[in-house]
This record gives sequence, structure tokens and C-alpha cells, in this order.
Amino acid sequence: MDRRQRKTREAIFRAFISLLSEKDFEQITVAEIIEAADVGRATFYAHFETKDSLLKELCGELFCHIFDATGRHCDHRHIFDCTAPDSVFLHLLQHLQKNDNNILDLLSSRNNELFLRYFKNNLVKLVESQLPLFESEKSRKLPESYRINHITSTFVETVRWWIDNGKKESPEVIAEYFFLAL
Amino acid sequence: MDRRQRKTREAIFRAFISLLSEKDFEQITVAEIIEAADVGRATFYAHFETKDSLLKELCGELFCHIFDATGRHCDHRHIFDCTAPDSVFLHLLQHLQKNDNNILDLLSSRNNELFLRYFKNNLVKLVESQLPLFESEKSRKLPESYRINHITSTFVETVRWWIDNGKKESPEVIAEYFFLAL
DNA sequence: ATAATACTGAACATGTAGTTCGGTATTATA
DNA sequence: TATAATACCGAACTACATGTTCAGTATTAT
Repeated sequence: MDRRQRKTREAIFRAFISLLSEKDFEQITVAEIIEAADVGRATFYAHFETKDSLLKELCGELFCHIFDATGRHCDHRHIFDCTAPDSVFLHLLQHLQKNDNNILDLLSSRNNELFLRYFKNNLVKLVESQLPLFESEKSRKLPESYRINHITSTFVETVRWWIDNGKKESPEVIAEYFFLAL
Repeated sequence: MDRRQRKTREAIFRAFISLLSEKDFEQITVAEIIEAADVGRATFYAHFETKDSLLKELCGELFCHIFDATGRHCDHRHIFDCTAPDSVFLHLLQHLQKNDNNILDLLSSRNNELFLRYFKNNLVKLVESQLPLFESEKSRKLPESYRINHITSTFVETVRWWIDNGKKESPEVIAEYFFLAL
């Protein structure tokens, strides 16, 4: 990819992320984005069809990255193919805490609903693969789709609580809360 | 209140609710609302400052009504001041099922995020008042604010699951799922 | 050096929000 | 039933955002 393209694309993403941490997505204008990114109006529309598609591409990049990384080896002490179910979730929390691509800032902003929904959608596949590890007395009385929804929601809402309360706890403590709550 | 005012206000709400069950809030225009409500443009703005304030007033009416009713006697077999914690939640589910003011339609629409968030905010007070009834071995290890968030979220997400899956189950079954999940 | 390609920025068409105002219809009330 | 108050109408208007176009300029790859 042409260096100009790359630079423009990144400048737009950076400007967009910065604006998202300040104000509602709905009230961010294209004029503001290109002003912050310092690119021409026509350039913006050469890269993104609309403001909504910009958001969509941003979400894609953010969550593909974090979920891809969760599926591979990396520098943490927990890896994906461990049989303990908390390893995957702890791993995710640790990734979040590192704030790659400012993902935590976005999840903390007033646009958090937007990103938490996206986060939940990506999380479902992961939960499905870990489902057998959550078996229990009570859980056998519940429909599988209900259990998937419950586990996924609980994790997302745990993250939301963590962020809303200032991220004071360590990922380990949060993972413990998550498993206690279930 | 002048009969004309009342009729206009209701016509606007009806039109708005109808449109909300068809398309996204963001892409509903004032022109569509007044066309469906069959009122003049200036009349709309005499009643509501903006499209957003219309949404806000709608949410207020919907949830104040349903939560007020939950706190009073009514024609169900469960009432608020029963000590069993499930009575309140079962009661809420029964109210939802009655679809007062089309609240279920709105929670089912593609705008459900909008209303579920509002629903959750109103639910928190109720959960706080019922908190002692959810005590358990595990729960004592969790911070109170975390527990409130968890119980509230679980109820909202249970309702979401119920609606998304076609509302096949009775309120009694859903209430049971809710308590089993916790 | 050159051809391809990306960026610029102003001008433009389109569409929506919200306001204004003179005229009309409905309401309360006396 | 007459009257004053008030709600509604609707067209015209301002303001602003979106998305497009295009001729000119700068950067890139080769």
C-alpha cells in the first residue's frame, strides 16, 4: 500500500479515536474529523464511504486484533490452549489492560455502548468454544443458547463495571469476580 | 390540558412508536413523524424541542409507568410487598408480556439497545431494594456495586434473550431461568 | 524522467433540523 | 351564543451536514 494511503488512513483513525473519547459518535462531523486528521474532504471520502463505515472498519481492526491475539501464543503467562477456562478470559482482560489501540479508552468513553456491543458479538464464539468448562448442577437445567448469552453478557458487564469503577482491580481479581458471579 | 394538545401529543407518540418498530431511530426524520402523525411541522416543535427530547419523553412515560405499576397492587397474583424476591421480577415480566404501550415491540425492535439501556437504569433502584434477598456464600466475596450491576445486567440480558428468541416461554419460566443463572 | 496515483480544496447538489409568522380552527368561559 | 384565548397549519426561511465532482498539484514507484 502506498505510503500516502497508509499515512492518511492512520491519521483519520487517530483523529476519529481522539474525537470519540471526547464526544458522542452521532455529533462528530466529517468536517471535524478531516480537520483533526488534516486531510482534504475528498480524501476522506476516497478512503471511507461514510462516517458509519469508518466506525465499522475501526471496530473490525480493534477486535480482530485483540481476539486474534487471544488465540495465539504471546508474552503472557496464560495461553489459549490451556484447559482452565479462566486462562482465556484472564488473557483477554490482560490484553484490555494493555490498552492496545486505545481500546480501553473507547470502551470507557461515552460511546462505550457502541463498542461493548461489538465486543459482545466477537466474544460469543469464544464462549461457545469454552462452554463445556462451565457445566454445573444448575446449568444443565438451562437452554444452551441462554447459557451462552448469560456467560457472554456477564463477562461484558464485568468489564463494563471494571471500567466504570476506574479499573482499580487487577485482571486477576476481575477474572475471579467473573467466575464467582457465574 | 386542551383536548387538541392531548390528541396531537398522542398522535405524535403513536407515529413515533410505529416508526421505531420499522427503522433505526437515527434515520427517522421529523418529516416522517409529522406525516404519520398528520400534524404540522410547527406543531411538532411546539410540543417537543427536538427529536431526541421526544425519545426521552417517550422513555420516561414508558418506564415510569411500568415501574410505578410494579410498586403497586394490581390484577396479578403477585404484589410488590411479598418477601419472595422472584415476585417482583416475575411481576415485571408479566407486565412486559402484556405489552403495555407497545413496550415489548420497542424492546424487540432494532432500536432495542436504546430501550434496554433505559430499562436497566430504571431497574437498578429495584435491584438495590431487593439486594439482601440475593445473599449467598459466593456473593459475600463480591463488592456490593458489582453484585448490583451483575443482577441488574442478568435480568436485562435475560429479557433480551427471551425477546430475541421469540418470547416462547412463559414469564414464570423466564423468572426461573433468571434465578437459576444467578 | 515519467507515468500512475493520491491528495487538495473549492464549488455544488441534496437533505434535514429547527424557526418564524400570518392566517385559520378549536376550545373554554362568561 | 358571542368572544377571547390558544392551538394548529403550512409555507418559506436559515443554518448546517453529507456526499460528489473536478481541475490542479504533489508524491510515489519504476
